[in-house]
Amino acid sequence: MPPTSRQAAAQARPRRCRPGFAGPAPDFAALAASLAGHGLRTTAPRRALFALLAGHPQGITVAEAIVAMRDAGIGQATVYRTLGLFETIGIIYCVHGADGRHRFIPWRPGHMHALVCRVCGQAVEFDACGLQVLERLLASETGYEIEGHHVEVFGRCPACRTRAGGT
Amino acid sequence: MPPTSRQAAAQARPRRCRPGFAGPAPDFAALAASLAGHGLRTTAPRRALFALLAGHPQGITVAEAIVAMRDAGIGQATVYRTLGLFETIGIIYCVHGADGRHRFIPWRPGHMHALVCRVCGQAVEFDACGLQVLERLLASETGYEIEGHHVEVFGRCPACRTRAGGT
DNA sequence: CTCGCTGCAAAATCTTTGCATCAGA
DNA sequence: TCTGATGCAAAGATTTTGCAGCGAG
Repeated sequence: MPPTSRQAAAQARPRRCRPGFAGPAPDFAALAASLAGHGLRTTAPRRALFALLAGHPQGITVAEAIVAMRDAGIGQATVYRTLGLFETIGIIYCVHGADGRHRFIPWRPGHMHALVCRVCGQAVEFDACGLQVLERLLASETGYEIEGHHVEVFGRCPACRTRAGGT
Repeated sequence: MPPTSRQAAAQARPRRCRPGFAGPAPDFAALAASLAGHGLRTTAPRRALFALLAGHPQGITVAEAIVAMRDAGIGQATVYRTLGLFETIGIIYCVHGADGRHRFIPWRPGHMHALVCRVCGQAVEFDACGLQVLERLLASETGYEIEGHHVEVFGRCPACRTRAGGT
């Protein structure tokens, strides 16, 4: 089976999780500022990828990005380069999803994380403040200077639980 | 492959996770039991990889495993197959490290996670019980059935902080 | 006007697969 | 013995790299 068909469907059909969540208004000014702050240029491919990411708070895979960007005439090399660059300057971060694939997820104000349904891909964001407490605790207990964390929580959303039953 | 249900079961209970997979001394009996429980055979390559993992609680990359196993006359295909198999039956889990590379980490009693120094790679384990609280909270707030999580916290260990100063 | 950025396609890596043979239960 | 498991090597994916032209600053 074509492995990305599920994600493709998910992104083709714009689903709303809850109010205030899927706000795909790409803040190009912020992008430009981030880039400029690192001495980098703001180009069309970078804006396009940024917009794509902004529209997918639950993250996208490299393959999805390549497909989407190809439709805009952007080469895969640029996708890889830009993704790596965004990660370097802190616009996105990389996790791997429940299926083991890398996903690039945009950082959002308030330090949110995504709770992803492994069946339909729908995502809900949550505040990770509990982890900040954990980080402080770890810092004091271990002497480490904590620089960051990756978190991913996955499960099944209410709709998929109802649909599939208690497997 | 029906994934993650094992992890869900493992973390449903607060502390105990996989009784028997303890400590740096490879518990081959536990390995054999896990394999047998899935109708799989206990072979020399599987024991060797298991021992390697047991000796690296902070996890190993595929490349490291391939190199180490090659010295034992074990082919790379077997390493990939065995790693995937171990993940399926819940002996190890996969995260990606601070450097973005996949790391395979052995499950250990108490559901520990690693706090990794991004400079020297030294790791300290910690109990993630705070996340279990978070998971319960998320479940009740969102209606999701939580199946598992990945967490990685990274920073600089005391030694590296001293060495490198306050960069 | 300058150099950083890009698309294209080849090159380098990383993973998976097919198959004959070996060995665990 | 009977299959599952393995090693080897080829096939298939994925990611990186080289380069000349384009365009942001």
